[in-house]
Amino acid sequence: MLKDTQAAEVTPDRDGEEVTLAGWVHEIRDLGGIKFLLLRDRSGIVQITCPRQKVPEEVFEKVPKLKKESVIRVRGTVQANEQAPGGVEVIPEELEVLSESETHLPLDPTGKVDADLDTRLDARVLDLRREEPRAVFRIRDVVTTAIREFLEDRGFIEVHTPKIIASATEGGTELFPVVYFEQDAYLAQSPQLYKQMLMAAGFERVYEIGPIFRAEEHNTRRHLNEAISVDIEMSFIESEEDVMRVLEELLAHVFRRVTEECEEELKTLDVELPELETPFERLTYEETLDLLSEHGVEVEWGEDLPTEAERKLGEIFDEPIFITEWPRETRPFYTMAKDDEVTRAFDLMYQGLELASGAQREHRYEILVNQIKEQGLNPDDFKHYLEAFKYGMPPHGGWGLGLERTLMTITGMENIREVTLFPRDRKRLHP
RNA sequence: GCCCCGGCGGUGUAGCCCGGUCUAUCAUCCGGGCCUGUCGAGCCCGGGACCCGGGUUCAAAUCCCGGCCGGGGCGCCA
Repeated sequence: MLKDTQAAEVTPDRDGEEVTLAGWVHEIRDLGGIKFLLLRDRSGIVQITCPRQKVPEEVFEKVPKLKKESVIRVRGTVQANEQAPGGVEVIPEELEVLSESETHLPLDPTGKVDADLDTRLDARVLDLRREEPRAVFRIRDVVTTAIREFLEDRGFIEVHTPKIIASATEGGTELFPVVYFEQDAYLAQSPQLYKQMLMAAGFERVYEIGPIFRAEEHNTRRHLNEAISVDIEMSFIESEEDVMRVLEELLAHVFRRVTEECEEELKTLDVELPELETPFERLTYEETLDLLSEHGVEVEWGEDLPTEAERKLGEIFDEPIFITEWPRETRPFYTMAKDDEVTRAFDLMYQGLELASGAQREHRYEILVNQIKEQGLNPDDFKHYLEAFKYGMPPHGGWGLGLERTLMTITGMENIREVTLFPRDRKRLHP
């Protein structure tokens, strides 16, 4: 390796040790006879101090000529010093430029001058060198790790379903067409039908953390055309309650893990995570409409909740809530009906955002075929899916949780693009 | 797709309402100089911009029209 020590590993107790560091030139402060160079790597920032008397002349001359954000490598000696930030600095013996940066950076990675989100996304690589975006993506990593940890513990196995699918769809959202040899194909809007097929395959508990693609021309701060969905599907449930419990416990676990492991990152973002208390409050769709009405928001029975209603719920409840018993007309064909009017479907709402939705699914072949017809779809288009229901399909259910939206609630980011490395929206396809 | 607001150096901005005095403000930045303890270093000198097209006018960063782009809201979104 080109280095043996990370910036954050340079601590006062290593006084006198020789270290080799490598990273980016964060800042240079040239005071004439003494020059300070801040070296940044993934772990943090360390000060390289160059007093004229103590460093080789060649190194001393090189420092003021360094460009900000160039990649350098420094060999030197650790020196505990109360005058230095963190009480420690490195006196260099050798300094090598591995890659020189151009001047006039598209934005300021030290964060002294703000940049608009659009400017930041255009120069995302430079933007990701900043502290806040790094905190966001370290949290994102802890979140997905915590999700895997939680689900694996409960016997779920991770699966990967196809992202290129044939023309037959669940209806609803628009799909992106792709060129697939001589056939019509689309990018998958959800792993729904495949994870159900895996229930028929006898896997009983599966999860997938993968991309979903939606060709809607939406233009909001909480929608992306490519997003990551955390999906589970689970067999032998008695009712949707069984999968709702997995969801609430999972979310509480994720919040706990982030609180434990991301103290620094949360501080950087200036957020404090609540401890989520389970079980979450449950309201039926009908109760929700009544409650909204009391708060001056009228929604007609059978309608999905408009944005205003979602936000109002976010104001009324501090904690996540489940909305259950959605009307049949608001839900897709594979949802199990509870009676003539409502289904066994639920949504998870938090901070005015729909984080997840799920349901017990219809596992009975005849009823399922009828529901496909009722929604104006053609059962022939679902031949391979329906096959799965003919040879023994357990009662089952599951949900899909939007990873980015979950991250918005954790990091406090108000634009979903902030929690996505390279977001894809109506206008943005680069970088 | 609709509504509101906006687009000025590399970045973030002041100026626009009420056209001229704008050879356009401030910070950061970039280049040069001074400085041996900076930590948003300081000081001195220099550099760099009015989104595009059309119109009104003696005169447009400023007013009008169109386009493109962006922000927010809404719609759309199993």
